[in-house]
Amino acid sequence: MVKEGYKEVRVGPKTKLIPEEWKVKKLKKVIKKRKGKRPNKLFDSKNGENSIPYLSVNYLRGNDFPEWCSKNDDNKVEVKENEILMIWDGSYSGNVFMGFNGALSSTMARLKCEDDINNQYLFYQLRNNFKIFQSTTIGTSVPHVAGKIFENLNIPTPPKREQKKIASILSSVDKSIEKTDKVIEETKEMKKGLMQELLTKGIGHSEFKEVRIGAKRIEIPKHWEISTVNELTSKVQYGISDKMYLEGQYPIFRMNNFYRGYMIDEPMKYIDLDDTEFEKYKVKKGDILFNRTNSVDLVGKNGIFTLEGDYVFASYLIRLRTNDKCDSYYLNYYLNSYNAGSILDSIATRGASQANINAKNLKSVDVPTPPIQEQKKIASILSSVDAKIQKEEEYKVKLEQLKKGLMQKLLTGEIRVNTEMEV
DNA sequence: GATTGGCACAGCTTGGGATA
DNA sequence: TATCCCAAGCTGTGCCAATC
Repeated sequence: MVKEGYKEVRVGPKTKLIPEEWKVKKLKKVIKKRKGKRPNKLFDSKNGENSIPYLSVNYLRGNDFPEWCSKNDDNKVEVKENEILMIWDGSYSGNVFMGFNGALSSTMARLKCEDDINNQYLFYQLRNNFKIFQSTTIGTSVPHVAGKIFENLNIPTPPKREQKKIASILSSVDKSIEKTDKVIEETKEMKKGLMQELLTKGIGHSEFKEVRIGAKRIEIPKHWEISTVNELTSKVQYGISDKMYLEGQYPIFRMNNFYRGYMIDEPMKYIDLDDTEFEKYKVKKGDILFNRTNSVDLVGKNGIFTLEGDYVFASYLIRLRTNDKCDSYYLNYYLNSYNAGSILDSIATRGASQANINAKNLKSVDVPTPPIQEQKKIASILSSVDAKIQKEEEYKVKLEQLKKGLMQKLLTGEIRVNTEMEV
């Protein structure tokens, strides 16, 4: 029994209910698709007004700075801010983006809308159907969006005024998400500056002395000391060198459990241990775990353990447990700071495409050391900034959930919008 | 025998380019 | 112009020789 005023239509592998007066159009009837092409020449930096960014997958995903190409490059396929682009090949195939000006890479496609469909409405429809494209990709080594399935996808199409209103509502949630993102980024920047200030100048000092930390000379408060990691720790220990499994007795921390200076329990692997071994490698609250082997960029990452429950750690991590001279949060913040980062970078031994920092070298790293009470104050200030970042990140997750729910309901007409109101 | 330290290697991702 | 194979680079993991 179909709900009154609604009809059943097939969208990808599923049947959906949409309002009777909505039309259904095949994607190929409402867009013109053009695959990207690698420009003839790419540049590392912008060359005045004559350059446009090269939109690689990594750049779109926010993992990389853009390369640039000339506006006059014959090979480029250009996309404008109000056009939709879709990752066509590779692991992220099916993902869509809007709001970029630039030249497309060969693994992407530009989607231009015909007049009777609102491009932002179509963007949200494609985003809502991302899983269809992802689950229908073809190709043996590299997945691709399946062209036929893409072209023949049915798009529920309300009157244009309603499309515009739906796009406007979803876009306003997107703007709130962007605003929250900006607050998070600004708070992270503020934390960087605060760390630099507090970890070298301390709180309320007027007299300073010059000291050597690594290759640099810096000023620290007159009564602070310089200690090595060895002098501030009671335990520096390698983890377990055994195979891990998807299921098992104890969760084991690996190099992908670091997040913003903390250990997180996602994703986990597991290991079975007898009681003696477990006690030996059990992570305690306040323990700092340090990534000793990886690429040059990732070696030296560290995080403090603050979770409840029983965890152990892998052989490519080193555990640091502070003694009574040192607050573990303070040491963790210091090891995550810019100054410590450059020291760790200088002591890392470079192998074939990998770098290592062994426990002996880690123990020799110098740490500016205030009295323990001041260490705790500094750590407390930085923790409060971390708490603000976490609060904003949680708010962002809520907004994303709200958007997901609205997309489901608005894009199928389950909730109708009032088109009499201004959009 | 236990611990440390380095790296080989598997698996994954990206982008270039050959081919249809 | 689209598809998809392949090489290169990167990341994560487990192994094993060296050292204690």
